[in-house]
Amino acid sequence: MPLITGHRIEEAHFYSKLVTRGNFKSFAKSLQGSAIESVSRIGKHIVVKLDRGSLHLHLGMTGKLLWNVEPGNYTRAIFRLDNGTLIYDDIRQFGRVSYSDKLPSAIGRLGPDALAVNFDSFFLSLHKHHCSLKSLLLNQRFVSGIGNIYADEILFAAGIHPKAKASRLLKRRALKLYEEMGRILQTAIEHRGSSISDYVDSNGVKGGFQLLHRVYGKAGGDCERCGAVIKRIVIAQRGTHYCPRCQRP
DNA sequence: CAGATCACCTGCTTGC
DNA sequence: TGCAAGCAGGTGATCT
Repeated sequence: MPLITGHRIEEAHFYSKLVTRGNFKSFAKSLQGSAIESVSRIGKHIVVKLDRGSLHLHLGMTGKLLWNVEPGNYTRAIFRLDNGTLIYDDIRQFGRVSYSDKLPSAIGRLGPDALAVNFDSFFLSLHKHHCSLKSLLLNQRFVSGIGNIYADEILFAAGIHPKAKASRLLKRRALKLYEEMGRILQTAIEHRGSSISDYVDSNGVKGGFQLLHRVYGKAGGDCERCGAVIKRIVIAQRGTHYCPRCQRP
């Protein structure tokens, strides 16, 4: 979002206690008149560095950042800048928007970014965990940035069963997992993500990666690789989709 | 302590 | 037709 870098927040408005989780009147006051120095991403977190403090956003499930649109029923925050208006919409309010002079503790606990971690530390960390690979991929302290859809797609691409134990993964298989993790995430970014319900980017454009899903949401259908019927189970309270033939335990 | 489970939300789908 | 129950998932709190 380099669009907003170098610009000034003229005023901010917040409308949801759930999303801000704090005193949004003081947030709005602090943000007023501050200049945007940079925008960066850490895992699934967005950090907007200001000349004083920083703005932290997490889109949760249904959060959307929109540029120059009219506020709607689900608008939870509005930032009027000197070059346009940034709107934060969030139907389910699982997202978070806050202002602080230091980074939220959640960011400090994050593991290395899934697109930046090197294989050696990935492999080392893998062997410290005894849980299933599916739940480990979702664990932001292990690597950050992977959600439920991508965990399923990565495991399918790597041909690894979601219940496989992380600590027992052989190096060769771990390397495959590592490579597919990077490849799937990179491809998803190039397609601007997965629009499952109504997700759009800041220009209102839908993502296209959902067209490339090979197991997520495909339960009951045929595996494109081997023809077996895709299964759906629950791991870590999350719907988990996999091919029982391509992804052997 | 690590891993598992629950709660928080709301729109959509399913089933009677 | 209508309405209740179930489902979806990221994260933090709580439980085992």
